[in-house]
Amino acid sequence: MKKYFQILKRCPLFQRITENELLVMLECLGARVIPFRKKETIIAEGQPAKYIGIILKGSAQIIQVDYFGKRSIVAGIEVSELFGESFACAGIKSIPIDVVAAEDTEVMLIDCLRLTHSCSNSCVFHQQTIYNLLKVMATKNLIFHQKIEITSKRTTREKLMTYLLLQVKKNDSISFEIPYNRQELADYLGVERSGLSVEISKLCRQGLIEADKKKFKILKEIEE
Amino acid sequence: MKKYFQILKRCPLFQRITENELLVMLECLGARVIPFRKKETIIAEGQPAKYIGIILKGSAQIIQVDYFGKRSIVAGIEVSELFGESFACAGIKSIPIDVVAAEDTEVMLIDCLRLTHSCSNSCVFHQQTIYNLLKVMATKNLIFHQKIEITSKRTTREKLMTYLLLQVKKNDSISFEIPYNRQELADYLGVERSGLSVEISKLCRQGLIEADKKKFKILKEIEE
DNA sequence: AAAAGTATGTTGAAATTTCAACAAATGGAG
DNA sequence: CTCCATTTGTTGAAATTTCAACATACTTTT
Repeated sequence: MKKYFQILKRCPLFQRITENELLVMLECLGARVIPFRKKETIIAEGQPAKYIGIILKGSAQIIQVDYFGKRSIVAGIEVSELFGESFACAGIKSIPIDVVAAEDTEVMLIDCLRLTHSCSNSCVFHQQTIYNLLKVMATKNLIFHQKIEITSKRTTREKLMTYLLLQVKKNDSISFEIPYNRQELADYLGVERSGLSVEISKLCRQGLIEADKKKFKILKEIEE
Repeated sequence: MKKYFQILKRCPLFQRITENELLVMLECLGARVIPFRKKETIIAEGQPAKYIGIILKGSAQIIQVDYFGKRSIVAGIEVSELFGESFACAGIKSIPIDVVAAEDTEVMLIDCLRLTHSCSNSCVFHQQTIYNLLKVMATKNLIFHQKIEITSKRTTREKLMTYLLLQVKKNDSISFEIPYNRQELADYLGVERSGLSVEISKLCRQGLIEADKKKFKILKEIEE
C-alpha cells in the first residue's frame, strides 16, 4: 500500500491526512487495489453504486450512452482523482454510466458506506476525510452550476462571454489562459467550432477582447 | 424552537433524527432563526459563505446576476428546503449569488463549519446529519448532471427527447406527468417555447409520443 | 354564463447555428 | 529547412431557432 502514498496524498479525499493515519484508515476502510487492462470496464452501467474509486495508475473515462445509443465521454479521470462519489453518496441503486480504463490502470476502490459512516474507533482523521468528501462534492456542484449557467445561454456569443467573464473572476485578472483549444472550448460551451471562431474574431474586431490561441484578454465589459 | 419541528423533520438534512436529538443538536450547532420581510435580502452576493440556510416559513429565490447585469432566478426554495450548502462546504470566500425572500419568511441559519466538524461530544446523530448533507449534495450533483446532459444537446428535439426519456427511467413507466408547464419546460430545456410546442406537435404527429398538457406517453424508442 | 386572463399551438420572417469544405497558420519530425 | 499533421479561421448554403403575432383552448372570476 505504501507505494501509492505519493499519489494518495494528492487525492482531494485525503488532504490533511498524514501517511500514518492514511495507512490505518485504508485498513479500516477495507480499501482494495485492482488492476485493469486498457479498455476494460472498471464499473459497468447497472451495477450497484457502492464504491468510490481513486485512480492510482493510468487513467479512465466516464462514458455515458444517450437515448439513441450514442456514446459520449463525460469526463476523463487522471491519477489521484476520484470517481463515483456522487452516485455512491446519493444512494441510488444502480450506476447510470460506465467507467472504462483508458490505458492499463490501477484503481483503489473504497466502500462508500464504510467511508461515510465513521468507524467504531471514530478516528479524527476519518472525520477529516468525510469533510474532504463534502468539499469535493460541493466544489463539483459549483463547477456544474457554472457550466449550466453557460450552456443555458442561447447564443454562441453569450456563451463565450459568460465563460470568459467567469475566467476573469476566477483569475482575478483580465488576462488569462484557458485550458482548452478551440475544439475543446466549443465542446465545453456546447457550440460549433466554426461558429465559435467566427464569434471570437468578431469580438476581436470590435475591440472587446484580444485572443491569441489559449490566451485571452478582456478589454471592455461587454454591453448587449 | 419546538414549533418548527414538523418542518425540520421534512428537511433532508435531518432525516432519521428524532425530535429529542434534533433539539440537542440545534443547541449544539448554535442554530438561529431570523425573520425576513418580503423582498429582503437573506444572503447578499459577496458575503462570506459561512451558513447553511433552511426555510422555516415562506419561500425564497436564488438570484444570479449575469455579466450584462441581467437578473435571473436560478431556483426557488420552499419550506423545509436547504440553501447555501454548496457554497459553504466548498470553502469559497464569498457567495456569488443573492438569496431573497419571496414573501415574509423565516430562515434557520447554521454555521457550516460547526455542522461539518463534529462536536466534542461527537454525538451519533450529528454523524447522521453529516451523512444526510453528503446525500443532499450528491443528489443535487446528479440533478445538475442531468440538466447538463440535456442542455448540451444541440437541437430542441434532442433536448426534449433526452428529457422525456430520463423521465421514463425515473418513473419506470412510459406514461408520466411532468412538473412544468410549457413555458417552464422551455426554460428548463433552454429553448424557445414556440419551438418546443412545434417539436411536441411534430413528435405526436409522427406517432412517437402522446402529449396532453403535463401528461406524456412515450410510444417508441426514437431513432435519430 | 360571460368576461378576462392565462396557457398552448401555429405561422412566417429574420437571425443564428450547423455543416462541409477549404485556406492559412502553427508545430513537430526528420 | 521542408514536409506532414494539426489547429484555427473563413465562407456560403442548408437547417434550425428565435421572435412577434395571432388563434384557440382552458381557467378563473364575477
